Amino acid sequence: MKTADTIKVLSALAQESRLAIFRLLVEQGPEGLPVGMIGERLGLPNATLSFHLKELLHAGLVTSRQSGRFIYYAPVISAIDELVDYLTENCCVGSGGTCAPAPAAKRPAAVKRGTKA
Amino acid sequence: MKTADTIKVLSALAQESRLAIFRLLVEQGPEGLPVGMIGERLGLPNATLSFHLKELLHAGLVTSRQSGRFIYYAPVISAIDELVDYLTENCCVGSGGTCAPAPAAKRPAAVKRGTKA
DNA sequence: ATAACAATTCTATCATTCTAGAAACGTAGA
DNA sequence: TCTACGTTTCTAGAATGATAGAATTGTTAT
Repeated sequence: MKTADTIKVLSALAQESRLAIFRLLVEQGPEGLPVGMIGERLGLPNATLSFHLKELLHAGLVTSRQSGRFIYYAPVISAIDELVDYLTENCCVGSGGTCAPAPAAKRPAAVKRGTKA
Repeated sequence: MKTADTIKVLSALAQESRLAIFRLLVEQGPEGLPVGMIGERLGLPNATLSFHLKELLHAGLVTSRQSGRFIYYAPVISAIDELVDYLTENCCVGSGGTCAPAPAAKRPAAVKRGTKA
């Protein structure tokens, strides 16, 4: 994952409402939730909600699909996976740093455990 | 790690200059670097640099210590560690999500591998 | 087509963040 | 103490982000 993309993802998550939206969607599982339900659960007016969903969409953290009259938003778990990879690779080791999942050699970079498969 | 703190850390890292500063510090190791050197390496005027360092400091991502005329800033790796933990616990699993380091039961929450020791 | 509902864009307003010059502060050597 | 050097605070302007009402677009059923 490139640094520029990482910043997009970090920015998207660095906001109370958006982090709450994302966590709610993760909790709901891959099905996701329609916009109205998200707004109801979090108490957000639809204009505000739409604004934040667009941000999450642009950052690649969620996907949307139409189903009847509803538009379902679902989380993209692999985006978090990649963010964690970036942080582990760029912000932990480097010159003797000690972090997360035992750096084997320099980490095979994106073997992708789970997700996406 | 509480959600509010997580947002602080995410916000701090979600900015090009600050992410660059942090990565540079990680690369330099626990000794850190004096402000002037950081500014020189990244081409940032000192007022701007100070502003960003303060942000990183408030988010708990760096520490500072005076050494003679210089003030050294060093990375707090454990902050990343905790961020990764938060993301893994709150933004991955939940209802069948698939992510990072194989969730045993619900993850012993902060056993802290490496770092801080 | 019309009505009812879901969601997004338009628009304006308010708040925060970024940038950087200039001034002030702190530290150390002469 | 004076001077030099490193860093921070002050300040203000520009840019970006957040909020939400109102209007609009899209979807389905009648």
